[in-house]
Amino acid sequence: MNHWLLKSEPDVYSWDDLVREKVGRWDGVRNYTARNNLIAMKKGDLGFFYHSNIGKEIVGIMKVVKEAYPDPTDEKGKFVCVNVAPVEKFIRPVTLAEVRAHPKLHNLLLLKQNRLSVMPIGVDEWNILCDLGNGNFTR
DNA sequence: GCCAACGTTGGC
DNA sequence: GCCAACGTTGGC
Repeated sequence: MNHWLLKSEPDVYSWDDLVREKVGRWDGVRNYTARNNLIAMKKGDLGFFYHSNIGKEIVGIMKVVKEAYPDPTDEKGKFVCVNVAPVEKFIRPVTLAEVRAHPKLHNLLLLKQNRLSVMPIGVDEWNILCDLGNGNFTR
């Protein structure tokens, strides 16, 4: 199983919106690197939900419930989307500042590739971030 | 609102 | 195929 991080501006589509919908369509991606990551997702993979711009924090964990298919919002038919469902909300969100300050998270693509909206997360980093989100600070 | 990073487009 | 110009994203 692979792990991911997906960004959304919460005033456009937030964690609460996903919870309300129960299953959300992760569409609107218009970047080839991000698209390739969407295509690589398998059903059951887990991903962090990151609020960009407003909040700048990881707010919860979701899972892939439908693998990549053509994005209906892309009239040119080049891009894809997946369906995701909420798994759990973090007890406390993990902020970008916190990620940046953590000695073991310096290689996260979140820091290195600012603008990438769909990215893979290594399992070690995944576990660290989950611990932080669940209020467990042991390292 | 500004700016840095970086992806995309188009001219050559 | 290169590169300048431009547009977009996202943090501050």
